[in-house]
Amino acid sequence: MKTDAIAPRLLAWHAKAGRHDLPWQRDRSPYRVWVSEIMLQQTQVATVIPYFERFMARFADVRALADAPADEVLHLWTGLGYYARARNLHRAAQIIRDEHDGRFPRLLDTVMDLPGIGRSTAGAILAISTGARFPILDGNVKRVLSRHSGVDGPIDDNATLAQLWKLADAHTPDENVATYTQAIMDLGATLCTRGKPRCGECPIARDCRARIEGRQAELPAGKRRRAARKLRHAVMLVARRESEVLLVQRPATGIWGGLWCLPEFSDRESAATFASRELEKARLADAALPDIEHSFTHFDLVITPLVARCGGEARIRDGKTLWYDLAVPARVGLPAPIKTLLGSLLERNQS
DNA sequence: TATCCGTGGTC
DNA sequence: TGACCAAGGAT
Repeated sequence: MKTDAIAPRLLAWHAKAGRHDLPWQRDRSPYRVWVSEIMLQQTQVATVIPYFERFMARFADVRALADAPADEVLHLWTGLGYYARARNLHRAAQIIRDEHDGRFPRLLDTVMDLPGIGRSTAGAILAISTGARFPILDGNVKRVLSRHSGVDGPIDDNATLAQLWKLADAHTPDENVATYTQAIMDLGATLCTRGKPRCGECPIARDCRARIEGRQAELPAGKRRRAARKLRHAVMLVARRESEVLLVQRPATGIWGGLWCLPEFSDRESAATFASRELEKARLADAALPDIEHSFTHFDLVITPLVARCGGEARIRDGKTLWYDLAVPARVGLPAPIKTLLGSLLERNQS
């Protein structure tokens, strides 16, 4: 091993300053590591922890997940975002059950064939759970390596990524791969952060090109971003009996895919047309609800509940419908703002 | 290949 | 307070 290798220093640093108590580090079975890696995609550790605990309490192994209804998987994902991850996780569990005899595969290409798992996630799962020598290249590793080697191409550029994968592979040691993988991610998450990196505590600062040249703030080079759009949708809160509201399942693709949402219309006028055709138009005098504003990266959503009472069934064309009982809520996937709205309705009902 | 997909935290 | 970001992958 070269004398300037970073792995020994990362391993020593990790032993005293790394994170060792995360829930998915207790039992590093491929299944648990897999679920954690999916949840952690584009999502911070502190956000993931309670979701991971609830998920494991309900789905202890691959078979329990594979046998569960998709609605229940999405229910446990409610509020975590990027819901395609949950749908892919569920499908992959069924593939493992049906085609791999319920055992998580050990070959990189086989793992990468599972939906929702790319090269980096596949490498992380196998490296952390089995110790096999596979490099990873997540956001933390990209930042650490681009700074350490002074890689200054745009971070989303193919040539830059190829360069970083080569570095990631070269730095991965032959032994202690699981700990090394955890160590380089911890370094990126806790010391080599995007803003104000703590180079004084960094074990590889002495040969870090970015630090030597004072370019920590420039690396890694940012990605191009597009302008945000502003969209508005009108939704309708349809209620019947004491505490039931109408939900419609969204298409499997697109935003909030497969989740249950309030009936949505392109504008307030078409929502009113729907109300007059299908429903009694009696607006609830005491049901004035605040508009819910929800911001995404690419657009702002303003939910303006137009409240209507319904005596019997209400049908939404081309959609599955569900009467959601606030008192005994169904275990289905809900978008975060809808979950918040239904929660406030439940409180109002109880008071 | 550029765009899409969520949410909560941070400054 | 609005812009930006965080353990990527699919299309």
